[in-house]
Amino acid sequence: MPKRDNISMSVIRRLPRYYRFLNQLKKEGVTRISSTELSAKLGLTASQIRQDLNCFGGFGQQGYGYIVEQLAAEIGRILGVEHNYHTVLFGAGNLGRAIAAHMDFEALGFHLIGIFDTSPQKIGTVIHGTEVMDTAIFEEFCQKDKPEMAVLCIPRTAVEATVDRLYPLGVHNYWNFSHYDISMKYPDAIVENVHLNDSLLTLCYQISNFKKPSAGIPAEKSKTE
Amino acid sequence: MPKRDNISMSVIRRLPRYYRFLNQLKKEGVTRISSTELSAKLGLTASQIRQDLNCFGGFGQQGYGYIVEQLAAEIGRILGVEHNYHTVLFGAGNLGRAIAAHMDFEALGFHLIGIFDTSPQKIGTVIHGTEVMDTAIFEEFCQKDKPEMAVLCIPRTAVEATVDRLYPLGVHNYWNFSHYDISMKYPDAIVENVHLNDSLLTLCYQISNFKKPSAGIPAEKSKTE
DNA sequence: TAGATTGTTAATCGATTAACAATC
DNA sequence: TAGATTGTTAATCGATTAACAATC
Repeated sequence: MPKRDNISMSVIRRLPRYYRFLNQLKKEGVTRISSTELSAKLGLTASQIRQDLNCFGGFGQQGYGYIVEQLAAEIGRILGVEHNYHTVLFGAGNLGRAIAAHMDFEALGFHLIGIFDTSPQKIGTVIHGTEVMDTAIFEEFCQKDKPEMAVLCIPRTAVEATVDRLYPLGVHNYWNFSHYDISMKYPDAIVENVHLNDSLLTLCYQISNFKKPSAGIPAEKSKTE
Repeated sequence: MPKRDNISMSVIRRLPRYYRFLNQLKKEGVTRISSTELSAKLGLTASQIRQDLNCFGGFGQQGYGYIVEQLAAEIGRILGVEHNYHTVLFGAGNLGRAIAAHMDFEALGFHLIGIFDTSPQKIGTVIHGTEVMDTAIFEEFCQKDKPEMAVLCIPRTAVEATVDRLYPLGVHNYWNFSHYDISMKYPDAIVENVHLNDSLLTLCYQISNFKKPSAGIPAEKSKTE
């Protein structure tokens, strides 16, 4: 059934929103929804929603609509939320600590198994139940537990050296909060960037030019419709 | 000269990247650059860069290219980095504290003048030089210093009530870290969303489906090229 | 069956790329 | 002047929307 092959990023970036909304509806006890009802709630066209969903299969029923619980489960499976990819976080500064404490990694397909930093003051502390370890022992750590993804909350200048070390150890997936462009040197790495500065500057532009934004980026994004 | 009128979000979201890169080049002492050189460094086409810049005016010189310092200054002006919009931050939790401490608001067109929270333990503390005040005194605070933008690091459930309060006080611009959709109720508000959950789920999809991302969101966002 | 709503194809719209004349 | 590179128009490509036949 899954026809997923050349799904465009535009479609992929809408999936988390669908997933979130459907889970919300499920929680509210809604069992059934049509693409038209969904479109009103999301501010998209019904056509686009049906088009998007049909990239992955026919989840609806003609004349009836979609079963909320079933559709949520399907999208969850498409996103891969059940994988619990073993994850490490580099950089226990303000941002790293906030991300470690704030994100519900478990619900989003990941499992945070370790935090790494170079600062002696931070090593040994515990953030939201996860220990901060010395970056120096990372190779050793990898032997007992193979991480697959790394959250990078380190300064721009430290990213290249860090990725040079992690990539050969099998960590090929990155959630990157710096502005260093990992894909340039490692084109096969899967990288999702969160560029907070760019997001803020985009807002500045919009304010300065009295312009309404339109749907955008994840970490990043806006709405007009 | 400025022809800016119906600039698409695709173009706007690339401006911060141009700005960052040009400032980097300036720091490295590069005085002159062609669209072709820029395109190689950014992983875009030269055509797109010229097309983008010409939305705002002709900043280059035929046969020569662009003067780095001048172009950086022009883009800075377009983005509005000199405005220093008075900004308040709501929510001094993990994320709010990290954002307050981590972001260089001054360099990005904003000036953080106050942090607000409801928790007595947080009120009175100082984060990165800015005082945490009781949300209850916000109206009073507005009288002495009119904030124009609010960073929202509060829970989803608290956003509607907060915006209902801020909007009538003249705060119409939001940098929103929650998943509450402000634009639905306030279509005239300028909102830039940072959806960390969506960003992480997008990464999960990409890992699960062995797919490379492509340019995205700022907060948004990812890169392939 | 009649009504509703999907899945899917076709039409439109917008964004990116290519080409080239203008000009430094 | 010759060479280079922009600004800009035209061509291509992709994403969104509209329409409708299939079908529950």
